[in-house]
Amino acid sequence: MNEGYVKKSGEELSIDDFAKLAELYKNFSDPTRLRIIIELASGALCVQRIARRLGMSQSAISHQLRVLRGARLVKHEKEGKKVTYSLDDEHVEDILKVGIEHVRH
Amino acid sequence: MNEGYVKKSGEELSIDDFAKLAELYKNFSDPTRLRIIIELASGALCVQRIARRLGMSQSAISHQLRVLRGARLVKHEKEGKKVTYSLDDEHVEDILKVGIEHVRH
DNA sequence: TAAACATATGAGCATATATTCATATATAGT
DNA sequence: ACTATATATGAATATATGCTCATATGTTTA
Repeated sequence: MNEGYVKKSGEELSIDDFAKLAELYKNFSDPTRLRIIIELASGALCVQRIARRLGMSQSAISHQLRVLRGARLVKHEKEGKKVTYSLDDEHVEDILKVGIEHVRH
Repeated sequence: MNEGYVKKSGEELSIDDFAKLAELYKNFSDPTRLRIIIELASGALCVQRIARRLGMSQSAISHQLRVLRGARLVKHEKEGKKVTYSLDDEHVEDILKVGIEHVRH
């Protein structure tokens, strides 16, 4: 049995760390946000384009992008009347990779 | 920019896959469940022991273990009146590792 | 058998979440 | 200036979630 990789790799996690960690995973715990992230993994997209690809309302997507923005998982850039979103965290894809492998068995 | 690791590594994810993936991450989106998992990463524990370590009620822990059981992330074994829980998924620690690194910067 | 201990679970409640709808703001084109 | 387009956001609502409390079930010990 593992002797605890958490302690091995540094200090213990504080209660606050657990809250932050949970907060991080919460971003991936909704299908819509996941789909947005996966779309952005292939390249930057503007809001309506994401909405169209996902077959969802502009508002719903905008609300979720706000969440992802708050978590600093995506960044945005204004280009005229459009706002282009892209991934803004090197770890995002690493985190997803393991999960996707898991789902695929 | 990445050309899409999702497509690279196999077929596309279906809507159902996204639901499953979200469901997987949901398990890690709560501090209590995260703490339980981290505790179990160091070895098997019975319910009350987890409860005492986390300073939470037996009921609260039992409810969360039920969730983790449903997700097949933990397994349980009855030993007399105690029930011992342990991790039951090779991917669990891999998923957590990336997240923990992220939280630690 | 009775009492103590360990766990599981249903009901209830407070809070969080995801979406829709309406609307505000800003930019571009006519 | 007017209209169309793109995005953001507050309010409302329906649903999900996490915990407590009470209690049921099962096991060990006196």
